[in-house]
Amino acid sequence: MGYICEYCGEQRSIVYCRSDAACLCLSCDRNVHSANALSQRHSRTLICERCNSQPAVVRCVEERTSLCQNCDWSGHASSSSGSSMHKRQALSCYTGCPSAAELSNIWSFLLDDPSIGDTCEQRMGSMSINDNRPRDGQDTQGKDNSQNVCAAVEVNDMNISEKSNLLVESSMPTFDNKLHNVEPPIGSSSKGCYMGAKGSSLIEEDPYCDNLIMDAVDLSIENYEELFGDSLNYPDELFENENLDSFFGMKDIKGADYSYRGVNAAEGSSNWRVNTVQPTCSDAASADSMMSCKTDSILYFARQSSLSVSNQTGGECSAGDHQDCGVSPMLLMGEPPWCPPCTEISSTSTSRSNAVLRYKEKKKTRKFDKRVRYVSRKARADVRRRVKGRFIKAGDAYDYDPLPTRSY
DNA sequence: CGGCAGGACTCCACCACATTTTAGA
DNA sequence: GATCTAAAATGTGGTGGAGTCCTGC
Repeated sequence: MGYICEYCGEQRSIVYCRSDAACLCLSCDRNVHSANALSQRHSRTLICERCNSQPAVVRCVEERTSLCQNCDWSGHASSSSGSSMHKRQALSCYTGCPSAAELSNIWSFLLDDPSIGDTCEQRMGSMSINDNRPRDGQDTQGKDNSQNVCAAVEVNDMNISEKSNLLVESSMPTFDNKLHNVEPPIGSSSKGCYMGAKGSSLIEEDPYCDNLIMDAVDLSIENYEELFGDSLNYPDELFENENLDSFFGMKDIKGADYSYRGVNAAEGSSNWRVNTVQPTCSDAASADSMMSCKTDSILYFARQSSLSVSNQTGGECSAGDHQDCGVSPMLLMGEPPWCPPCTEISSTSTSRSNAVLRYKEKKKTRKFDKRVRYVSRKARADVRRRVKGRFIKAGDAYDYDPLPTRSY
């Protein structure tokens, strides 16, 4: 990954596709992700303009720079320089093949940035991709839902003490933007999202929350020991407290209700709960993108987890609406988002051996991510017709067509 | 306890062909 | 050494089959 588009190798890379693990210019982004319905579901976001390698999650208004979580942290951690008071916007992601105008609606600053804006306008304007064929994201009214966009929202005057909340929540849905002084996202509906650390009571009273509090969903979590940090790399340490089961509150890692109460999260005061959330949006099929790589699955769960850290759930944002949004790498790389469990929650229901067994079982069955070296080859293979899984010659009869909508 | 059957699971070859790498002129 | 051309190698994903592991009898 780098400064240059990994597809054409000519233009400056602007967006980052997690599913492809690729940095692309806008032209190639549209080119690659218009190839088929599946690739259109890949979530993309801007690239960090500082490290040029990580997906940006925040845009600093003062510096006019999109930053990944690490760079945001390093760049704005210093309160002495005043950078910590910089006004930042939480960046989110998009799917589908939005036009330049639509992108500028999502990220209004795009066209303000001469380096990005010019490229955006020129390249997008000169595209030759024919994108007229129907997308499965379109509903019956012809409204295109495939451009599943969580727009940027402002995060005002955050100080360092609140940073932990921001890191976790910058891409999370908002449920009361008045409460958090959040501007309505430009060109977006209620999907705009930022969730503060307060106002849980409001959420509980919000009838829209009902859709988000769901148990027993079909959610497969891989590598949960990686997700939850080092403590799961050394399960015995955790198991010695015989609290793993109570911690996870589940019988099976898949499709379970992960709940835990009584653990201090970041501030050591709030109870929190992890509820897996069923993807209910029209773009639920984008779960393939979500699960297409280890990172994405981690991101997904992290997102659900962060939903709960501040004890908020629900709103009009379903899980699917924001499942493609970015998430703080701090959550993934840093300390696990919990402190050592209180003694009062030590489980008496299940044994350590069961927990160990499940851990080993899951570790045994986990799959390691396959890294795609050439995005272009993947894109081609994705659309290639097959017979019993094997590629066939062009024109031969086929039994599997990844592009059922093509008309020839 | 060993042997066997059956199910569950994992691993890998196969295919076409655009792209990339390598060798030679 | 630089450039061009041709040949060879590479890599991509879904499927089926072979092999392995586990469980119950």
